[in-house]
Amino acid sequence: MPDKFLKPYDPSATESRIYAKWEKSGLFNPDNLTGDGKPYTIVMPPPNANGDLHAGHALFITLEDILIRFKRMQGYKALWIPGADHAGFETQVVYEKKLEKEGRSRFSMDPKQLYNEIFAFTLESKKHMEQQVRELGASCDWSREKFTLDPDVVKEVQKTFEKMFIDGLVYRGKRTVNWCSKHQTSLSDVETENTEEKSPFYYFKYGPFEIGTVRPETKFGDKYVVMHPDDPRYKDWEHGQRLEVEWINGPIMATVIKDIAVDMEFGTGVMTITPWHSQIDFEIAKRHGLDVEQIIDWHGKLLPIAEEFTGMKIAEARPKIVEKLASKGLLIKTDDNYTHITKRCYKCNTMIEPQTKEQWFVKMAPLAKMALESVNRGEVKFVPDNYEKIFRYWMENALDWNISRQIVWGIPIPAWFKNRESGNEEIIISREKPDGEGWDADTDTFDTWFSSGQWPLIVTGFPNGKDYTTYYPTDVMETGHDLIFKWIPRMVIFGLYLAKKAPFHTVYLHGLVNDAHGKKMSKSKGNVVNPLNLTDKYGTDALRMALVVGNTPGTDLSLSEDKVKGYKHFANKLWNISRFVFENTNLAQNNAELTQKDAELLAQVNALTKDITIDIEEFRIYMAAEKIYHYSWHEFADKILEESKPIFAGTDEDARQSRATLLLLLLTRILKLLHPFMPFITEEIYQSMPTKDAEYLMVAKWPS
RNA sequence: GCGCUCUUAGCUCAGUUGGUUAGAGCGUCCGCCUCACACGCGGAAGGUCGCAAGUUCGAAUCUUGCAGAGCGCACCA
Repeated sequence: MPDKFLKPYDPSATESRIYAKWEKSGLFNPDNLTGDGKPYTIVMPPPNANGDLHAGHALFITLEDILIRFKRMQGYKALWIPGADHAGFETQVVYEKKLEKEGRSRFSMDPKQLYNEIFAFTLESKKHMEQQVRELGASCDWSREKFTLDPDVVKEVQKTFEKMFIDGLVYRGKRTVNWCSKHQTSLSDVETENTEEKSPFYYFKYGPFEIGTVRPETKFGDKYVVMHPDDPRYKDWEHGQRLEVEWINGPIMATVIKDIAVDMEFGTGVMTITPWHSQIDFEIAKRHGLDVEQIIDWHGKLLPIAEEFTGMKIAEARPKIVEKLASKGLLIKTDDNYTHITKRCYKCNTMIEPQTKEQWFVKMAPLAKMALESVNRGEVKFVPDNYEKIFRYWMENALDWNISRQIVWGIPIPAWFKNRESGNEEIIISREKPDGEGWDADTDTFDTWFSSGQWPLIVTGFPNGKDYTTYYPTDVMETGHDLIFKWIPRMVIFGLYLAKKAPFHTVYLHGLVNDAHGKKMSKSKGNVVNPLNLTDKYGTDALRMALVVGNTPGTDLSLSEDKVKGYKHFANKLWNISRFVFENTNLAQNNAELTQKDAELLAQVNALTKDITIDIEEFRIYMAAEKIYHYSWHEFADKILEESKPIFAGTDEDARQSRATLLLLLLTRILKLLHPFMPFITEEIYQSMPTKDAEYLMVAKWPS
């Protein structure tokens, strides 16, 4: 028996050594796997290269590694492609916080300088992140790793944009966007958070009408009064009729507009509109060719149209405006029980100001339709399947997607402008500067999801790469359920649009990792668990088991330190099981004929093997893990090893030989079945087995 | 407002297509340093499976209603 079994199992002394061996063996790369198995591919959701991994990363790495190791042992050419995400806006926000601490600001920096600084920061973070992925045992093929700002990635993403422009799927439009006045950029709908808020709802006298609003500060430019064409209360008013009304800063000429967008049931059924700062108002203005005027500037302050209120922030101006209207006798009443939804920046919680801005948009309707049809044909399945419904809903209601961001950290949009201010603007889409004078490059960058949406294509080398023909479409996309809108639909869309094939056939969605009491981890609550601390303390194998057992797809997981500790105990149990087996089997020939009882025990584990195999194939990973755990401890250790003691102490030589043979068989079986879940300790024990069917357990044959 | 998910032992959760005395981990209590393991072993307590009705020979599991929790979506000013 190897001496190491005399001491308790020490994960910290084992894991990095084992990982280094695996990595050196080259077996993470399917090109080096023997046999002619079919390809099996998972694209790793590239972690952001801007900080430490969190528990969610640990979970997805564990789940994906389980699938990959399982398939690799089954003889597939298992490929798991790692990556690193520059994470555009997210990283820029992280870096801006760093700048703030240093008393600097990106707005006073040269964009090139800023870009270079963030680049250096990201490369440093990337190395750190990759090391942490290794610590979690990920058997991914590092030789194929991609970074979202690699030159070939940038090139492909820009080419896609060009193609979409030619195909009429990308357009430049002046439309309402979500504007964050802190970060000075537009955001997509998925980058905003809706919060319910209680705000006073004011009713004002507007000429002969009564209008309601929560935002009096936008009302300076309101010279259109809109009502439903079928509203009997206002049937005497004609569309286009003009009237003079007394308003905030004196009399203005108002025009009556009839539009079906008005809800007759809401308020008084009459509203004034602010097209520059509201999507719905903007649409109305477009339908009737109305003026669209900016009231609030890009920093959230009132423009000169507000006269005496010019330069004030909204929060400051609002009560003063109400006060003024009240003093003029125009305030009718205030409803203090009005709740409504406001949008906030998902990073800084700043109130989103809808602004009208020239931006690049992706026309979603035709693309969403393609994705929907693909799902209808059963080409993409969801685990758990209720997410298909959510996916459908999003697809059926997809709004055009704003893909331009006013930040430097990202892939540049390959567009050039000429005569921008003159009103005769010319635009050329090109990755190279166009010939002639006066062309200005677009300073905007792509929304990260525009590039990461193409990730499965890019990492397999679309359109001509060798891997593309072998490994695309990939097999499983495993990611968090919060990405069901952000990422999954975009990957499906780009896959179908560019390659005519959905990028994966199964989407496995895991839930959030919460704290021990099911509460969301957050820095402010101080309940954030750093997975790397847990691996240091209890071992990666223990953490992996804790993340997996009892964790059904799609639902959130409560992670307690006690749970991790429990599986550390299990690792130690395995260690001691092995010691017992090794101590008692030196007499074994390893091929003795099994007694009837022992043959039954072998049959029992064969049935279990089949069970576990099906569980993993059907994504019941939580159940497979629990079954092998239960078998190892409460069958093998508690019963089989216990009843082996008298056999080994006895004089029946056939029984002793049979039992020794059986124990080695069963231990090998346990190591194999458990390896995807607890790769390190199983490999370490396997290395001490008297007979092995492969150099590494990682590539040993999955039992069937 | 629309939608999704959840409600099972003190805590955190399983229970795969409805089928014998409802399970696990942790925790609690009692007894054990028994020559693999005290990171352990043996034993015990602990559940009207949110509530109500229905379908069925049979329901934690299916249907409906109600209550509670969580989450997502939404351009009613």
